Amino acid sequence: MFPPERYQSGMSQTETKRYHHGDLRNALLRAGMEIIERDGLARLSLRALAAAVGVSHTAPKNHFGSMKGLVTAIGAQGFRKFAAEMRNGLTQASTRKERLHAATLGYVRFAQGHPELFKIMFSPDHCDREDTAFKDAAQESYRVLIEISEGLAWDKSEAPNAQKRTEIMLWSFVHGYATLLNAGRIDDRADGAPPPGILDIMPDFGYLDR
Amino acid sequence: MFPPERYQSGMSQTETKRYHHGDLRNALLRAGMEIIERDGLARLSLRALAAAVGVSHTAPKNHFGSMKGLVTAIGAQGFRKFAAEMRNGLTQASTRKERLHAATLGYVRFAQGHPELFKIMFSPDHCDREDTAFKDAAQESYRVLIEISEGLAWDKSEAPNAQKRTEIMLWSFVHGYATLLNAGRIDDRADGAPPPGILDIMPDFGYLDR
DNA sequence: CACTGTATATTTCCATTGGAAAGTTATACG
DNA sequence: CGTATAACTTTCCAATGGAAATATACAGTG
Repeated sequence: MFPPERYQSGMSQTETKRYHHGDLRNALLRAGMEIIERDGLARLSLRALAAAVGVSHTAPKNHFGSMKGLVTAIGAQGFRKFAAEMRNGLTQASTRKERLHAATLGYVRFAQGHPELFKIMFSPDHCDREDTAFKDAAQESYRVLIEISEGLAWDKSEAPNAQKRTEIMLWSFVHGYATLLNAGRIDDRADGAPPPGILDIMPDFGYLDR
Repeated sequence: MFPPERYQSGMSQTETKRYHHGDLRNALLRAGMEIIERDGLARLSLRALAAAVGVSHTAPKNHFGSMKGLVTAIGAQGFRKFAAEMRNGLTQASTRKERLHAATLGYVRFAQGHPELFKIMFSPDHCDREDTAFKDAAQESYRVLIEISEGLAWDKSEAPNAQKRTEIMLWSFVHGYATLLNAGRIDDRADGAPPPGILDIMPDFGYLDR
């Protein structure tokens, strides 16, 4: 952070400290996200966070209730970034296959670029899945998956939930790859060769022409 | 636990407490596993664990070094059970397809039956992946995956790592499914219908006749 | 403007936790 | 028998999340 410890937005450095922060909720979210992305969730404490923003360690409770509430809010932000990352590049893709590949690469790219955040987002231990904002943000991401798999012809059966099966099949595959990669379970095969990229092992989903 | 709190194996109840436990390492492993499976990792504390076994809260340090060392040892045990679960039923399978399905079902069954343990086993935050015993146990599980995917003809290319691609493809798929299922991400689709089983969405891997 | 309720933030206090350090007891081995 | 070492205990500490009571700012309302 640029101005040292107890600086607060809108407060000149000579000016005496304000009682009200003014934008504490957002400041906590930003600082919390920063700590998580840089040092990992294990290093995030309410006290360190509060200190970074210049408030007492119980101040976050007003806005987030508890540690879990804070992390849930950060996780929700994560899901919004996640959806954006997947949608990014989707516009330039013209064919269904290109769109599938773009979204898939976005999924993995986000997971690798934000490993701690990614982990938190999918961990019910850390995020409250009943939280409305969180649910909405997660749904926003899931919608991308739905849109992508709508064009796929992988499951040709007539059963009513064929579409759903396709979604879960695709999701399982991509999510598993990203998770194993982040857990260091893929790249440490003995031969030292680089691990296959996700497109190298993508199952053939087939594409509807319509 | 049957005999109350401070009982130690081989100690009659009237007898005064022994200084040396005798089999502390295994007792801690068993009690730790029990707590994790029943109450989750979050509820496991060195103090509670030590109390359950009847020793001081610093006693575990002699055998495991730290909390992470203890959890790593439990994770290793998990991987051994995991391999056994996958191999179980494998013997009765005659065809390659049956073997694939049996192992896959074993993977998911273990994950669902031991959600906390499964989570820990694949979390570098909780298990030390450099630990020798842990690595060996994990490898034991991975070997099952290798054996299974050796019979698959999914990746027909001649490239030298085609076999490896098949393994990772299969692993990603199964692991993703199990992970998402345990995270409650699959079964809570709106329509209330039961989620597809893993065999319902298994990609077609094809089988070598040899 | 004064008054008051409510949101925001602080201070103080507490139980719990993992671990470090030093001391105690048993065991193994010469 | 005696001594090194392994196995445990006791004591101490800093860090953490949170509860409770208090202080400060602010937004309406009369």
